[in-house]
Amino acid sequence: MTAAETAVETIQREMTVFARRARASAGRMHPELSLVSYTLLGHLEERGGCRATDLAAHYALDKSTVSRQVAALEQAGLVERRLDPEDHRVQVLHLTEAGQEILAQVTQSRRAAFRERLADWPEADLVRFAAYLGRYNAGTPAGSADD
Amino acid sequence: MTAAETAVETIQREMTVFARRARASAGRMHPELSLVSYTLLGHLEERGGCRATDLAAHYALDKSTVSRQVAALEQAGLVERRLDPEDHRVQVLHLTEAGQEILAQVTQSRRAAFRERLADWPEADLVRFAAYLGRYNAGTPAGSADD
DNA sequence: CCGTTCTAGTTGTATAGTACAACTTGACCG
DNA sequence: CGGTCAAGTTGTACTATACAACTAGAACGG
Repeated sequence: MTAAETAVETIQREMTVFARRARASAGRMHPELSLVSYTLLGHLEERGGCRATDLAAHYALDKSTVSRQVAALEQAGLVERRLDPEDHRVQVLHLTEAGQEILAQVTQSRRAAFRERLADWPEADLVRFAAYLGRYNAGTPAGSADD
Repeated sequence: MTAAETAVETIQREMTVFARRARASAGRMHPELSLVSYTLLGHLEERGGCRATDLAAHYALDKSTVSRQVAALEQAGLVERRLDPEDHRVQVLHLTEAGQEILAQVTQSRRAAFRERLADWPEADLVRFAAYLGRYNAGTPAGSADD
């Protein structure tokens, strides 16, 4: 086996390990906001309002899944829905103030955790690792073999 | 923000993206074997037989979860349990022939998917990326901030 | 040697996240 | 208009998971 093949297998194995653990630990870290909710809130923050359908398409989730997630987030007071005056089928989703706060807080705690874990990495390695991850995910058309 | 801090944030974001997608796509790739089952089977293959408790500890899963997973795998004829003659509380788990076959087949298809996705990466990058992932996961004492 | 305590595993119950299918409401097009 | 398309919701089902209560077997200490 070539070095490249060995490397591919390692990547596969390590990504699998990582994937298996991710959600559970995210939940443990901040029980108030699941990984999905966090992601959706983050998206809303970035875009400053978007439709449920966009979220579904962007994250390769079923619209019913998004619908329920959004319902829960609204229930929790983290997002609000505004009826699009142009098209009454559409609800434009916005973060509430509480949503922004929680998002910031969770982002903060996640960032701290990552920082701690990566604390003893040389900067050059961090930069390269970040680039690799970006390249890896970019090669993934939201729904293929991304485990 | 320093370059290192930026890199840490990118790593965090990309890992999150990856984590969110992983399970679903694994399921799509080979519906016959979930990510968890695959991992457990792989472990069994590596060790050539181990106890359910070891699996639970190693993967930070509840013993009840492992118990049900194993039950399903046994039902499917992929593993078999042998009562430890030394200690009748213990069931030593072994892959069956069918289990080995399916495991090999899924490993094959997963490997192919990864290979394809990483096809245009230079070998040096693959090797470094693999090393980074290994280091990252190794820094994770099975239950901390590994998302 | 027997009772207490520990360990392995199972089972009951609950929850989250997810998908698919059926439906409702509103828009758009000819 | 009327048919078709798009956005969301709701019903239903399944998987992975955890926690708690339980059973069965082992081990240790008086």
